[in-house]
Amino acid sequence: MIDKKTRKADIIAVAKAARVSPSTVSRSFNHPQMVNPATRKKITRAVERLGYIRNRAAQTMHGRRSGTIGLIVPTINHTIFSQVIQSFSDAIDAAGFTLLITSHGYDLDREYAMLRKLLEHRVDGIALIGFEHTTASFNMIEQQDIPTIAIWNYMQESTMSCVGADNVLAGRLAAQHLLSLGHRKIGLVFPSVSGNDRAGDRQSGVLATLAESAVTVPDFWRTQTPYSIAQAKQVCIDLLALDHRPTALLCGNDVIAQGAVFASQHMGLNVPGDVSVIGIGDFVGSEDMEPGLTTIRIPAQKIGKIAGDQLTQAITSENNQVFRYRCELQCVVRGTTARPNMNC
Amino acid sequence: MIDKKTRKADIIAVAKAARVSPSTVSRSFNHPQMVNPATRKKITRAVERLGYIRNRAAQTMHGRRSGTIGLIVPTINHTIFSQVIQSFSDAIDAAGFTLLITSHGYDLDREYAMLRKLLEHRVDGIALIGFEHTTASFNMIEQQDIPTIAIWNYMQESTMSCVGADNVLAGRLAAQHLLSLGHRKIGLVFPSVSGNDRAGDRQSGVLATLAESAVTVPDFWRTQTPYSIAQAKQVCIDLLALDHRPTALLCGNDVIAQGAVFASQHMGLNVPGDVSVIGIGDFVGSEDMEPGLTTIRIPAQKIGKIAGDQLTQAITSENNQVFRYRCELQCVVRGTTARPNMNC
DNA sequence: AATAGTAATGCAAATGTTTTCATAAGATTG
DNA sequence: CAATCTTATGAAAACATTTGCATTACTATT
Repeated sequence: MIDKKTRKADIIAVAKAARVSPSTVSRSFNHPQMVNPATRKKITRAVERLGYIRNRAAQTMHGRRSGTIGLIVPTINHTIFSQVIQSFSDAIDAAGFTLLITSHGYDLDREYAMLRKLLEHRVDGIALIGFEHTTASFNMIEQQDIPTIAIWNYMQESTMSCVGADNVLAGRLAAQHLLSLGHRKIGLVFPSVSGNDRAGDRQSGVLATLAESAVTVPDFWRTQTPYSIAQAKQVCIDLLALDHRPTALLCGNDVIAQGAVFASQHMGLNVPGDVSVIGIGDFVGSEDMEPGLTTIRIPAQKIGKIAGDQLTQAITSENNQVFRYRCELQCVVRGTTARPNMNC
Repeated sequence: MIDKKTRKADIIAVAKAARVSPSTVSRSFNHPQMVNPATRKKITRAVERLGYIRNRAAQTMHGRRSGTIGLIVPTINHTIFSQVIQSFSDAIDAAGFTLLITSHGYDLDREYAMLRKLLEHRVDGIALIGFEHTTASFNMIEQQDIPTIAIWNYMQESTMSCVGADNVLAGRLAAQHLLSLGHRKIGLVFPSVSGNDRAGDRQSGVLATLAESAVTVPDFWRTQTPYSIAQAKQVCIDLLALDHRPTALLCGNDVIAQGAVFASQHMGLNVPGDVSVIGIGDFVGSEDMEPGLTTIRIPAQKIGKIAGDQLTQAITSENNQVFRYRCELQCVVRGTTARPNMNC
């Protein structure tokens, strides 16, 4: 009997228990200053007694915001993104929103499906990774005109708000560092660039910079691996086992770079004595490994926070202007790079 | 004008455009077999033309499920959890649910707030990490009686469904391995156990096992660190710098263990020659580091999947029975442990 | 003391669906 | 060919809330 009562506790039940009208209960939640403190107290007590929990679905239906924000990432399970997700989540949480998260495993058609799903839930805003999406996705966002932000990449001409790094530049910086140390025999270890504009941009930055110094990278020094330490380690082992091996490995990100370092150590090669390794990202842990990883720092945490703050702000202020933020990049030189050993 | 039309596109607009009633439109979504294929086609076309997207909030309000599941974790930003989150997310996604995720940073009062927030969104199910929660949280779950599952720990007498490992046993296995190699001078590197029953259980398993072999751990060999490679590395450096240092380090999890390995390497100590290191968890990357980390494997991915499958199943079948799954643990011996060097 | 102004509350309409029940038109059977 | 059964559809109520408008009871002003 008590069960049945508590189970259903809706705003009307609360109103009855507090001997006021539902309107007043609603107001005491949404516009507390409009209701008499004494009445408010009665209501609060009734709420507690009945264990009432507001129903956001009903609010949403009435035209209010849902209080949710959708985030679509390629994968959650990665240092790369988990850091951004965390700070993004914290930022929107501070603004009173809740995170609806989905991942698509680098499949842009699944991304579209996820987008649709989030829209069905009437999220108040959407955050995506990068700029590479199906036209169906773009159209849908445009049509629903819902605040959207692209995380992780920066593009000056972007029509979508964005917070991120210039990945071409990141690639350039990494290449420059190796060139400045005197390396000319450079191996590339990158993920597949399809459905991943970050990787594509970085790679083209690298290639352009090397070309400007007349350095070319033969095909057998261009390898491909997913973002996995284990797999990266394996392809690097293969690469370093070649008769003629590069003096430096430029990696698509820090996860791959860690694999590269472990691969070298595994083969008894000294890093950076025999082979230099540089990553991109500066993930958690890169600083602390032995030797510390030289890398291009992309401030993931800052990106997540700015994106979250900006998106919630755009939602609550109904500001439709496109916002772009390019975060600074920095070459962090640690222990995995050095001048090439000229003997080899 | 067109804008206004598309903007609002609701089921009634679709019905008008397709010259049928809203009921029929609704049915063509929810019970397609009940509506004439020809009519269905008309509706589909209207939906496409208007860019209509169903409103889950309205469905939820009507008493349907919200199609969301809430997950509350201490932190997203960790190999530990990001793996579980990923597989949990995939599992519920496959069942048509969407993930609402929140984190509380190991603060159980915030956890309560998050729980409330999720309940306001009328999630169909809740997943939490571990069994240590405030009574307020427990009461709330009980009162709302919503399917709930505890992830990551197993407890035979649990009143809540659970999928996870017996952490006491994990601690025991780690201790046994070190003892079996002949270590008796063992240092402990654990996180704070407050609000973290996993860590507490592991530690008591370790201590009990050591005590059974008459091994005691002096206070200065018991150190505390958050789950962070950098911080773990630092406290291990301090620990290993003691005049009288342990021959083995037993770490609360793999993140800490990685820090311990890097600390040793940093100080020029050979692992496992001078110091053995064992972790708990077997996270992504543990296998691939150099040397490979000896650890107690907890199958995170499997736990996430089983938890997701079980929870969605409990929701859709309205099965209220408590479900418990204890996953197997395994001591994976790799390169960071060896017999102690008797010289020291 | 009468009028205007204000503060607190209630009433009822509106929000976008789903579902039960009713109805109409065909198909099937004796 | 009438009676029954199906199949496809529509009308209307229900879900839990918010909010514009109306109402009441005070307080302040002249």
